Amino acid sequence: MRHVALSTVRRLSLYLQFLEESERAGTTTVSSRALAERGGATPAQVRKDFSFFGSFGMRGVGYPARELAARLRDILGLGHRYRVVLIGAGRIGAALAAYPGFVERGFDLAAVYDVDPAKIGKRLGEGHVVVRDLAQLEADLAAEAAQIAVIGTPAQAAQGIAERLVAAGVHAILNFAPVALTVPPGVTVTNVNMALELEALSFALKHRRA
Amino acid sequence: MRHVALSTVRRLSLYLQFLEESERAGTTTVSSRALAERGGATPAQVRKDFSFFGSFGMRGVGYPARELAARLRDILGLGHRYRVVLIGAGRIGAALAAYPGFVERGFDLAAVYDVDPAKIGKRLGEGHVVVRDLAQLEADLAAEAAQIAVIGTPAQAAQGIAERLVAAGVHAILNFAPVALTVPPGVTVTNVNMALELEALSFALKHRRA
DNA sequence: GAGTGTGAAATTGTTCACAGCG
DNA sequence: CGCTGTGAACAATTTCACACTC
Repeated sequence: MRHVALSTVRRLSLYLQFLEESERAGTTTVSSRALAERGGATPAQVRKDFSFFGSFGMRGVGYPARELAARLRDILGLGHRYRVVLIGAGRIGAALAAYPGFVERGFDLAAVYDVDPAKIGKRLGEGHVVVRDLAQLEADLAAEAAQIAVIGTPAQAAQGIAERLVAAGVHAILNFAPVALTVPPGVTVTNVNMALELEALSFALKHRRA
Repeated sequence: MRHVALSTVRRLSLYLQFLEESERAGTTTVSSRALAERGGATPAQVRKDFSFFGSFGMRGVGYPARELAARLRDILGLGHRYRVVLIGAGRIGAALAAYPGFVERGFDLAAVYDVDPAKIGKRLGEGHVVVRDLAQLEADLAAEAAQIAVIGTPAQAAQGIAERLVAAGVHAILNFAPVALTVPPGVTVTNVNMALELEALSFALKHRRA
């Protein structure tokens, strides 16, 4: 398997979401055309995306929905559950903890941390996870590792938190703070930045033609 | 101004977030190197990004923080406030309505819609916006236009909602539903898909080397 | 015939390297 | 002298076109 672009991985995830719906609807075979429509791609791009990992279609027919979905789940590493820790028991954290798709797709919120004494010891949102003192982070991760961490703290705290997480053995970070985190090779950071998305829309509106 | 890549626009937004912090800290001049560090780019890329819009630096010195920020706000179309409508008074909607950065950056939540009679007439989250019947959407938009719509509905409803919004004159959609929406040219859609982000991290963990 | 699989071409985006200016 | 501005070189990604197989 040679190097695969991030954009390809993101499309695979969309194809999988579509396949799971198709399966529920009873569809057994899908074409690259149908997948493209849903994934915002072209048929050729769909086939190219799959070709990085092998060939699982039937010429003249299409792809077997069930097998393709299983193959994509395997490629995306969704074969098991992940332990996720959340840093920052604010709005983002509460929304995430309440998000059902999170646990549905194999991501279990193992612990939540904050520095605010008013929050520590309380439950997060309507969930059942109790907020812990951030000081416990290292000890907790040493006792029971987490594969993924979510940073939902203010921007100025984010880099420091990231460093502590990396030192404690976390290799994947979902970052909601509006900073580009600096991490060593082998650690992956994915950013979600709502202000940025809105500003991209604002730009599009301002420079719209047609 | 020739065509500008979306990736450039997104970086401009990050640079702006950094500049606003620098201004608060009293910094008057910033270099492409400092901006690059924060924006996850290289100094050359920062300069290139700006070059699409003109040249506002001082050779040998750097960029005047205050003026550059003003210029970026102008480029991004942040000179005025936007009226935003939200479709779907669920978790995503509540989180968004409560997000302070939203209103801080010029985006005013004008109305929220849902089809659930149990939600209509109630306030959204702890906010002061009352949930309206989705049937009112067209009449409301005709009376008072909105520039941006946020779709926070289940996937199967999203495409239909998008079509109604476009027909009602909305040109920018922030889509939280896990579907690639089909819209006519001139309409911009930005997708936020949490499951996809998590799956991209899962992929990175599975195929990690080093 | 219909739709996949894939090198090769075209396009898009990033990095380089250096001229130009304060 | 330092740092910006930018065409040119390079790299990555997407699209094309067609051979291939069911």
